[in-house]
Amino acid sequence: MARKSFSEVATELRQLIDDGAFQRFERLPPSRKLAEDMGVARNTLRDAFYQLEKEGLLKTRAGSGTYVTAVEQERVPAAVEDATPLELIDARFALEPHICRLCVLHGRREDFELLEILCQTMEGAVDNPVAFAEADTAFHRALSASTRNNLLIWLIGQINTVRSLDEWTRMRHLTLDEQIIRHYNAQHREVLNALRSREPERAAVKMKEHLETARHSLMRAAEA
Amino acid sequence: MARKSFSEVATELRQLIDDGAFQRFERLPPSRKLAEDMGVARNTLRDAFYQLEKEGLLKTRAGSGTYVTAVEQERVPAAVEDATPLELIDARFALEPHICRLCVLHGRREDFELLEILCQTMEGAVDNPVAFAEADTAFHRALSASTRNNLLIWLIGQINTVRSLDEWTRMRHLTLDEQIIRHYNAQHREVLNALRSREPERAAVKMKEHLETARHSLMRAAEA
DNA sequence: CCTTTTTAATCCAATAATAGTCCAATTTTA
DNA sequence: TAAAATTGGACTATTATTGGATTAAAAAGG
Repeated sequence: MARKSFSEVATELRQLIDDGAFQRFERLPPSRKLAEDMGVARNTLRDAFYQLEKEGLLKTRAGSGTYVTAVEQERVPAAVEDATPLELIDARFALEPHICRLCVLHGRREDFELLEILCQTMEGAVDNPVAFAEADTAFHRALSASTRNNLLIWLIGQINTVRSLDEWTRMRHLTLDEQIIRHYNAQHREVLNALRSREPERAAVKMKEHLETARHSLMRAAEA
Repeated sequence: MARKSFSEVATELRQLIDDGAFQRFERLPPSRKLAEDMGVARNTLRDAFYQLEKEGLLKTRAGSGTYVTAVEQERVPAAVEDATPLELIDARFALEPHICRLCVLHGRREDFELLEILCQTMEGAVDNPVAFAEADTAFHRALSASTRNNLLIWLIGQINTVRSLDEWTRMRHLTLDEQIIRHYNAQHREVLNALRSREPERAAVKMKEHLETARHSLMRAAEA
């Protein structure tokens, strides 16, 4: 095997297409020129073409040229890292109400004790937005942990790694005046009460109300 | 024993492969270069190769190179990989009803056309469990795509990579008789109808009913 | 000192990439 | 419409690289 293997060339081309150097439906340079540009024999380039054609990225037409037919799926991290605050809150809208239901089913005494402590911490931080936000995050994390569903816990954890979360919490801090914090605290308390009295649907509804409030204050912050 | 024994070299290589320095199906550097890099004679490296080949980690092809054939690589934490089918369906219970609501909000004409095609495909596959399961997966995937929420799309994608999914689909195939498929088809149709008439809550309810049915047939299969 | 293992230096066989040529399909030009 | 130019496709012989194998020397260990 000499200088550059056809699979290396294929990887290189995949990268170029992924980076947008060649757009969809665009015709690539003639194989002779492209082979020269890539410092590789035309045969090798053809093997790489054949590989990418199998993968459905390219389509070559004799006499005409080789065309890009598809663009690789975006990398996994990018989709998540670049999630907007609105996408993020929609995801929480999907997950957290049902997490409340599961908490009623699987939550243990120590879970409710932890949630109670966090609730009290938040109630004692009406004039300290930073401390409140910290306890708030812990509250929602403890909620997911109480389901004993490792998959859900992991999903919530992934959501919390989203880069835009920084932006989101920053925005939240802007909106976190004493009035809003008292409002949130009342909602957290309602959720916890519903969980304690083992009413899954009421807990879910209260969580939805809470998230709706959060969404509104977020959008108000976005406008400003 | 001289400087570095072949078994030490083998251990070193095993570690490199485990750490992902060499990916699966990747070709290792030429034995001459690799031997030099590891500060060892080519003979010794070859003995290490032979050892790892016996273990099934490597495959050498004369004239071509030495390739990684297997790798114990855990992309996600074990807790997630080992998620049980029940945890999995609970996660879907959390996500999919809300995805229905978002589909009503953000779904486009082409989304509903795709869902319609997939519905018809499933309806034409009442006597073909394999084809049905394939279209079923595509249906739920298309549903998540219609939300235009990249974070949710990614979360659903992650759920679909869970290893236990194999076990789950295998179980499903066991339960997929013609009667169940007809039942699922009716439920899919109800969901699609609710989505089309822009009724988010009804769509969510119908999806919950569908997942409840799936959970029941799954648990019945688990008992057997 | 003797055995074992690693090293070192070759040569060989297998495989892959290269270079060159001609052909067929398509597009462009006259 | 027909000719010319351009493009990818196919094939061959050549060259370079890679692993395989053998041998003898050096090093390590008992």
